[in-house]
Amino acid sequence: MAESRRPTMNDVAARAGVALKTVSRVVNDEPGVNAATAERVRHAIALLGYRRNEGARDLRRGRTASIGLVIEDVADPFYSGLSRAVEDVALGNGSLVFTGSSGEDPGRERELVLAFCARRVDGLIIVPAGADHGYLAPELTAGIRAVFADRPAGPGLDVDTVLCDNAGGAGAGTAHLIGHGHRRVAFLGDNPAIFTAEERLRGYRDALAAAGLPYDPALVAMGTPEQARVHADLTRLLALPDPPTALFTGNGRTTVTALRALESLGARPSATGGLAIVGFDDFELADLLTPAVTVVAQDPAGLGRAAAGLLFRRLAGDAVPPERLLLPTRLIPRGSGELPPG
Amino acid sequence: MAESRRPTMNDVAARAGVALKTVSRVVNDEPGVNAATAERVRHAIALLGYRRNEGARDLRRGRTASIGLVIEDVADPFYSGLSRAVEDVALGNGSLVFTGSSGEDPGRERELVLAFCARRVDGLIIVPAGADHGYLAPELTAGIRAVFADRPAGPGLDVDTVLCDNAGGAGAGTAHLIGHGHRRVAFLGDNPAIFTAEERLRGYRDALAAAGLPYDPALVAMGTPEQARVHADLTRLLALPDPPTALFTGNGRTTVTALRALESLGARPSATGGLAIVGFDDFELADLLTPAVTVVAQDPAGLGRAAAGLLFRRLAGDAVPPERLLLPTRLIPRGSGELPPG
DNA sequence: GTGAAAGCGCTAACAA
DNA sequence: TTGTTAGCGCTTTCAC
Repeated sequence: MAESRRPTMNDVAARAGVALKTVSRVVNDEPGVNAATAERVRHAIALLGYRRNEGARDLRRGRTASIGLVIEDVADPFYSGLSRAVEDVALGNGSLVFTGSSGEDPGRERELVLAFCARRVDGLIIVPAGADHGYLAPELTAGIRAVFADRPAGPGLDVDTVLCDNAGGAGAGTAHLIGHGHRRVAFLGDNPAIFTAEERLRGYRDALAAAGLPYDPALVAMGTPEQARVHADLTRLLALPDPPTALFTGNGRTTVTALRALESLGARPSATGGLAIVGFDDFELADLLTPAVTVVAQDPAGLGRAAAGLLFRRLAGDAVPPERLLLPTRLIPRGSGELPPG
Repeated sequence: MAESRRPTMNDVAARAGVALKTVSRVVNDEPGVNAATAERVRHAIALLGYRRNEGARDLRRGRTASIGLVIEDVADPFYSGLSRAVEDVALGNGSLVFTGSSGEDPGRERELVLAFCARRVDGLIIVPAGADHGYLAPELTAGIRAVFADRPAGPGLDVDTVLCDNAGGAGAGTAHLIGHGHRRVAFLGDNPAIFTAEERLRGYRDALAAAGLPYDPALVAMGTPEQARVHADLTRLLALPDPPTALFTGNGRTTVTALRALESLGARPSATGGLAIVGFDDFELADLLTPAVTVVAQDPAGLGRAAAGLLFRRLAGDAVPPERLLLPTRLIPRGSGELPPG
């Protein structure tokens, strides 16, 4: 692997016996180049294995044809679905995408976003981990476009935002359980510091209120979806003097963790009894479990497409005021949410 | 959002009343700057909201501190796990990562790789979709490092490679079924054009041979893991005069698709009978199905870490001959693979 | 300890 | 139709 310097436009120009600018014209398909000359240039390009240096081009033009995507974790199916959609839209717009996982750490979110800005991405799609995005303001002023997805930006930042109807979806799921006769519906949510967790809790409370049911804090448990914590919370819930007959879980990871915990507690929903369950977020194999798991499905790819669509509209020069899109959810009854109260 | 030009080092220099080069020294923590001067510069930087333009820096230095990752599909849990590991290693090495999904399309793989090269990434991690990588040779010569992951590079390319022990794993899974008394073990694999699919089929055949069992082509079905195709193949297999009592599935997607098809065929493995199953690749919820699904697990994150580790060793200047790592698989018995022949 | 000048590879603006 | 010149924002080299 002999390290030879990469050919530049200058090298191509010398080889073809033309001026630098002529090569540039050919490379960029600019009109006004004699066919024969262009052919000579193309021949030299092929001969030398020349490939335009996008970095140099970007520097001169002030645009990089790249965007940055900051999510919580690519390894999470929700975000990987979103990522793929963003990627596809970006590629369709001639843009490449830097991806970074914040791991729900505001510091790392900031670090990633600023690193992308330092690389002068044209735009950003951010699923924020933190609540304060003051650090972004100078970048926005400098012309970098940003779209927030799944969760809104912190105060003082007026940017395009695409959210799911978290409260509406959680409300629909809770109402579904109530509609099947449940009066004691527990809510197992994610860390309440997370916007979506808060919103879903709100939807749960709204549904209870709409049905004339009391809100019982003893039936609510919020926290990160770790096996141990979920196990402890469910143990407590089931030991209540007046235990829940149904459970609403606040996101995909929590649902799966809860099913695993219920399994070990011998309280997994079954055709013959156990807790009824509705989970926020659809997940692969939900349909193959016994009973199949009823969910309130979001559309991660739709979220990514919407966010990327908004971003590229901005980049194309659209100057309407910042938008806030709210994507609908969809309740998918599969069995676990239609079990009657024990 | 008033569009103001971004401040440059020159602006900072003017503001601080020093020369451009002094700002550069401060920004880069170079020694030999008077403390008071440095403070003045830092003050100006904060005041103007200056952030170094990495693109300009890269152009001058000839390194971009970024790498490109080309996988089949970020939305697939196997590749998203790999991605996350690559990301983490990259960030730990001060590098950002461009991610692109080829969708198993050699043309798109090439397009992505070359786009990354045009952006002058320092290195590439590629899960190849195509079999010919001649297009990469000039880039390697030009100094871009590449590591192939999960599948090897096409002929003529001598690069670092990290693979899973596909044949060994498939052999172990097949032998496991044979060990539980099965004599008619079907193999449901992915498109045979894919390296891993071929290798796993080889492992299956080796295990049969080692057990003194005949290889029966009627028991083998290879193709993309689409529901309709898998359904048709399984229908055919089950209708055989001497049908299989066990099934080995060649990857995660195929396993899930097969389970779904068997469900609709009324032949899903159960505690009371049905086909025994071992699947290549672990997947979430495999443990919660009834019966739980026995798998030959790969370690996607380990694959990503190994590939990225190799890449950054190269970028750090390591010049040993190209390596070929083979990562082990792990059989996880959960129930479906221990069912006796019907 | 500080700075002036050159140049990374390209495009924009303007000749010829 | 073609070429020349300047300069994007930075680092490198060398001078003071």
